[in-house]
Amino acid sequence: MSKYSSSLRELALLGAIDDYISISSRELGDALEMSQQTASKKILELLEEKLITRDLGARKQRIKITSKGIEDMKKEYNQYRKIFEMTDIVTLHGSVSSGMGEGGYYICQNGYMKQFESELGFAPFQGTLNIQIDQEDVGRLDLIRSMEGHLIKGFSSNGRSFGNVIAYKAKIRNIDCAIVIPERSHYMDTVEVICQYHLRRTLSLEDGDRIELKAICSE
Amino acid sequence: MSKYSSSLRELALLGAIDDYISISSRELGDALEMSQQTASKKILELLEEKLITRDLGARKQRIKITSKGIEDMKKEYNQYRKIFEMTDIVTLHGSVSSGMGEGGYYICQNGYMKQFESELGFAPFQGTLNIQIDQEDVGRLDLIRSMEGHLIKGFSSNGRSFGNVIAYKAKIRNIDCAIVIPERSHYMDTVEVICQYHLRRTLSLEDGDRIELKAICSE
DNA sequence: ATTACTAGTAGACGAGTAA
DNA sequence: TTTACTCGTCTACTAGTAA
Repeated sequence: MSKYSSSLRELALLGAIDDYISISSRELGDALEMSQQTASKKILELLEEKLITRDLGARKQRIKITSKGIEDMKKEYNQYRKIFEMTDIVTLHGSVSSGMGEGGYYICQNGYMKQFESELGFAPFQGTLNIQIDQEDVGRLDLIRSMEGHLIKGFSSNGRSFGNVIAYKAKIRNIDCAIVIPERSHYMDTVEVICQYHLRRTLSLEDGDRIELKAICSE
Repeated sequence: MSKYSSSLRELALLGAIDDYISISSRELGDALEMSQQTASKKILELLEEKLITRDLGARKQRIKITSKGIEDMKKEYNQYRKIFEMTDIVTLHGSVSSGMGEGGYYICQNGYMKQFESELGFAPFQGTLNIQIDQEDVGRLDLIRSMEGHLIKGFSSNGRSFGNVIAYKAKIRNIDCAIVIPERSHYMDTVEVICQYHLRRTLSLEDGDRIELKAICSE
């Protein structure tokens, strides 16, 4: 089943779900980076499995995916849905930590701040909230990194270079904010959060307070 | 990329996105119907491609998918989304044809009608609207067949057997109805539509009138 | 142009087994 | 128990080529 799935998927993307499409074995091979011969064989295998039907005309073959083929793809699609559909909002748990460390200084540079305003739609307060993510949620940071964030370009200032950072829209207790993560970063268990307001004062937060941070997919 | 995707997907389904999971090569092999040796090799390949990270403890390995791995899966997921996301509602164009042919008689059997009521939530009018689907939309019938429909069980009556049919919720000009398709059917270009109301009268339809039918995914 | 055969080679797989 | 090596087999691929 899974052996032919990429060929079947390519045919689906080319429109072979709704109707017959004209496609030569060479074209399919080129699209999938395989030889004409292999593509031809894949087509024969898909036919064998009754995942597609074909009109083999004199000039060019016409291919359409059968309902069995559609069902096969749906199975795989539903697997991915299980994996990804619950990840539009990723919740991170952690505790407030000392807010003006190196990370905070870094992010509060004017070169970043101007971009935050245009990218996120709010002028951030000149300071960050530092949150130490619970050990069990640290893994979710990879999930956030895989989300569509807002690229904030790096710059140079006073002979020091500041790299790209990525801002991910988020909410803390329903207040809009953003998690800012350096584009190239290794292991981390703390994140910097920027917000229109002074979060620490607005929410009366002190070091060690437990907090829930919801990263929101921007797609 | 696609070569390892099923292993990666399986790991994701087992929770290796959020955090490290404990899984032996044998367990992974069993889940994917491959040998322990092959599963072990797949894991090494995934590591090589930096799609997963691993703690290789003394007893059992712990595996987590990296952000690169998540991105790889998202690419494939997004391909499927392109294929399927616009298919929650499938629109069929066609024209009204003579309504009380063999198909209509077949479907109006009491054995079916009672089930329609409990499955669809409305008591159908004792008659069907017959729609001949345009040639260019006939291919979409396969898409509908791949949707989750309501199975209506067959029965025997007067020595004649009536097979299973499947009802797919649909709308005609915003009126709830259902497309009824025999479970085992070959090529067709006409469908039977049932509805709470007498559609032909309610919508003042005559043979040959153009009509748009929207099948709705019940999932 | 096409599709798809045959033949030779590269790569994937599982059994046996070591650590 | 684990993981993962070697090795034989069998499948999958591409080049050449026929129709």
